[in-house]
Amino acid sequence: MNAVKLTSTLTFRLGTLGAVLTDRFSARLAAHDLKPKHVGLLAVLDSGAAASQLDVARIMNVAPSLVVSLADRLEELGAVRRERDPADRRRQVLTLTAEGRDLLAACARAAAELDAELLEGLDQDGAETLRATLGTLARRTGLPAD
Amino acid sequence: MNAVKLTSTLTFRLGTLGAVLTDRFSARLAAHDLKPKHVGLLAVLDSGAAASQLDVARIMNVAPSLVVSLADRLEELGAVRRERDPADRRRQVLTLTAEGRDLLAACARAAAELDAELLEGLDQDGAETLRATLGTLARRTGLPAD
DNA sequence: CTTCATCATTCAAGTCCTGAACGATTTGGA
DNA sequence: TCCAAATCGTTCAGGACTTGAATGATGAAG
Repeated sequence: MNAVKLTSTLTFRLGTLGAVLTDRFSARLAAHDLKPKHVGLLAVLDSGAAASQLDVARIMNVAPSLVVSLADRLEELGAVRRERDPADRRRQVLTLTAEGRDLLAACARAAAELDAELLEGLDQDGAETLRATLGTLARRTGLPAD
Repeated sequence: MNAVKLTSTLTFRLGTLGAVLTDRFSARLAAHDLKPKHVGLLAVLDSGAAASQLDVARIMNVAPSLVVSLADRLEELGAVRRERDPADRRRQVLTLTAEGRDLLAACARAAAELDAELLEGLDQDGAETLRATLGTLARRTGLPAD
């Protein structure tokens, strides 16, 4: 019958693991009063893939209205600048400020520390393979991956 | 400076990928009127690791009160049986029924289908390595992994 | 047998997110 | 040129999900 064990499916494992890691990341971010999605938004801007808030919403897979509140908070922190696009005054163009770049770097460092903690004891080779494979999957899933 | 790119950290990648996959799984489960956590509970029972609701709560990393409502729903579906432990009448012992096992199997199959979709085009070897590595990480994280 | 801990349950509250409604702006025809 | 429809951002009410505190039942220790 080819019985499948739920816990060994990628769907389930990535889901549960992802939830735990997101929680940990969230805890680290508490110091900055940020949520993972705020940092995700910074990363989208840093990648240069986005311009308008709607672009960001599509890339992040969230409702446009959520981007509004995320951007509100980040603007308040001075991490992003919000300007009307002169060519189309309906669009709000978000750009990363120097502070925003620093903030993103700090958060990326925090994530890297969590990575190290997670991978402790794992062989270096396996870690690199994992990173690469996940990158491929992220791309195939339409997620920002580099 | 060793600048770290956020999107290439496992923390971020596993987090975002996990969220997407959980959404997809959730969509599949809608047919059964179940959420991923319901299925997670079934899996915990199937593993034989748990007995009381509190055990389940600890394993799943959720509040005991949440287990109550999850179990309510599953009992209503006839997927689990709920009995007071004769040796300690405070404890509610959850056990999988035959229907519960079938339901879990169906959900595991759905997850496996999503896996196939996700891995389409990926080399078989990489997929198996990925599965194994994630299993290791799950174990190191205190998550149910076989 | 009294006191304290443990387990399940209920319930109110908090967080996070979405979708509908609105105003401002742009676009594509009549 | 002018108007109808589409697009973008924003606000806001509501829904889904989860937790923590309060309660009652049961058990354990002295």
